[in-house]
Amino acid sequence: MKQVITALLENAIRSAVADGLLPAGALPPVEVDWTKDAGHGDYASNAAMVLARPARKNPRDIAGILLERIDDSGRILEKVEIAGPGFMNFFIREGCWSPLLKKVEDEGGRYGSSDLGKGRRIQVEFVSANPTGPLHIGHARGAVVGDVVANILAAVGYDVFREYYINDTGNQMNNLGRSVLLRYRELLGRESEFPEGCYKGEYIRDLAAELLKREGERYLDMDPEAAIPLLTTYAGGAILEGIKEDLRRFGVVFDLYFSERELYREDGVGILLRALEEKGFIYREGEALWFRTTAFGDEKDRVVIRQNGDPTYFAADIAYHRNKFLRGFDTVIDIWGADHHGYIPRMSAAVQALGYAKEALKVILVQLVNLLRDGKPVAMSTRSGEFDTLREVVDEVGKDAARYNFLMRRSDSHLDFDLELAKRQSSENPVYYVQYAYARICSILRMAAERGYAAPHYGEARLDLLKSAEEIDLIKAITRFPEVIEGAARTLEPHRLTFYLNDLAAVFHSYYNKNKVISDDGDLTGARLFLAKSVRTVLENALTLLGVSTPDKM
RNA sequence: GCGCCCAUGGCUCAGCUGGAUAGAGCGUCAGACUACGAAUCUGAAUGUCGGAGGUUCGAAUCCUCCUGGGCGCGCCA
Repeated sequence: MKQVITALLENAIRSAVADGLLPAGALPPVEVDWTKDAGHGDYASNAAMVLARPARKNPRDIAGILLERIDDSGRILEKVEIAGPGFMNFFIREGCWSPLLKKVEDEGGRYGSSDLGKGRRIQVEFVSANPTGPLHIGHARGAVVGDVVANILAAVGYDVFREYYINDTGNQMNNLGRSVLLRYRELLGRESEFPEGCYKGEYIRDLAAELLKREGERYLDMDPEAAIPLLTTYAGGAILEGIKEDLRRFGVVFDLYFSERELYREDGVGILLRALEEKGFIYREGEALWFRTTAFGDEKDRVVIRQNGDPTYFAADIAYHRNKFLRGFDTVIDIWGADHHGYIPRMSAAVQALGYAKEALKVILVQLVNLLRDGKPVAMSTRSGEFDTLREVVDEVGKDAARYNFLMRRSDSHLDFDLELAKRQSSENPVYYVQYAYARICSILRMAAERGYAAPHYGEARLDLLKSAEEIDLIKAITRFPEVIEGAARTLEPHRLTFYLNDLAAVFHSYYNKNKVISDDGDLTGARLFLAKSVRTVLENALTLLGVSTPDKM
């Protein structure tokens, strides 16, 4: 509908330009949006106001010119009003809404999707936590945001690839191996000091005990320098398997887990550095190699090879991003914890230095999560080993409530996650509000079937009977769905879907409380069943995008 | 010290990249089940959009400064 209005308006503008009433050449883009206030019609446009400056005319005069030139041959407009400083308010004829429901039936599970992405290849990299310990609640939010952004992009026609970067080399991994060794020795009666940086979680003890059971005491008297790499590989592998399993149970599945070790095996870092050097972005200062990121707006240059000859994490990460683009992705999206925001300029510089557009890399920052229980903070100290893991949270509150709660805020705003609230089956918990609407519709359709009514197909339903204000509102909400998905895709803001869902469910619940779907009037019942079924389709499609289940009973 | 993000009813947050009288939920108060599911609905109250300037037809939104919070500023990852 929005597109129809936009087309009418653009034709009117062309006509006015042709008649010399508006200047030719590039005009500012006009907007058509749905209104917040029914008194302003169904859609409103700011066209006259944005054209006022280039045309050097009064906005209300321009609105009048455009109004005369709107060719409503399809007879969809009840009226168009000029209001306020120069808004054009479009009132849609009552009977023009229900035909829009045909699309819902025709497209079914695909309703809301589009081909905006035109099959362009896009990669979403998310979670990417070091396999040094189980995922915690903070990773969970990033996991859901990444997963749902990927779903949304796929829905608008991108060819989406989900990837997890396993940062499985470096000091942190070394510390993991050392930690396991220390616990292992402890189990065999060798007390030892725990140096700074070592992991003290209970899971380390479990890994050590498992190792002892499987391989005996062979590491006890081995040279630690020889033993640690072996234990690192063992522990990292075991932890990664646990991470994969936790994510799977959370509904998050990756196309690829990409190992940093892989990069080094293929000399990815070496090749990268030579490539950058050829372009003149590498210089030596002291014993270290530096990358001139300031050439692209970073505040200082960055080291890529340290004095001791080891590449930095940054060097490997650039090589990884180069690898992504070489694999043919047009756009690469990284999802990071907000504490990494300072890293954006240098990564952006790296991408540009490699010859890719600045826009080819997009970073979504995800703020931290405050885990609460009944309003009181839950301690999450990694050092003491006391923290709520993703697994524990999902076991306690369930996948649906956890996922939905993570999407109720913009990604870059702090989120309080209250375990007791997430479990509560009440109006305080929006997941159930939406799922309840879905279950309720299923129940109505079951009840209708018992009484001998089947929901009709589009051609059979007397949709002209749907003309109450609530019914029109419901249809409008349904037709907004594709626009909401598009907006979420364009801005990479998955929370728009949860807000939309709450809205749609509210309109339906309100309608339900005022009107009986099933009555003695067969035609009216049929029309309302069709409407209810359309709502259900949208709820199902939207919840599926969020990775939240659609129970037909609750 | 420099940089980035945030500041919106009592609380938690939206606000569609500049639009009309700033919206939801929770909480509070008052109501609705002999009717398709009350995990629902209806109604009421609550705001100098942190402050001060500026940009223009028009600002919660953009610019500058100030106040107050979060984060970052390694040859760590």
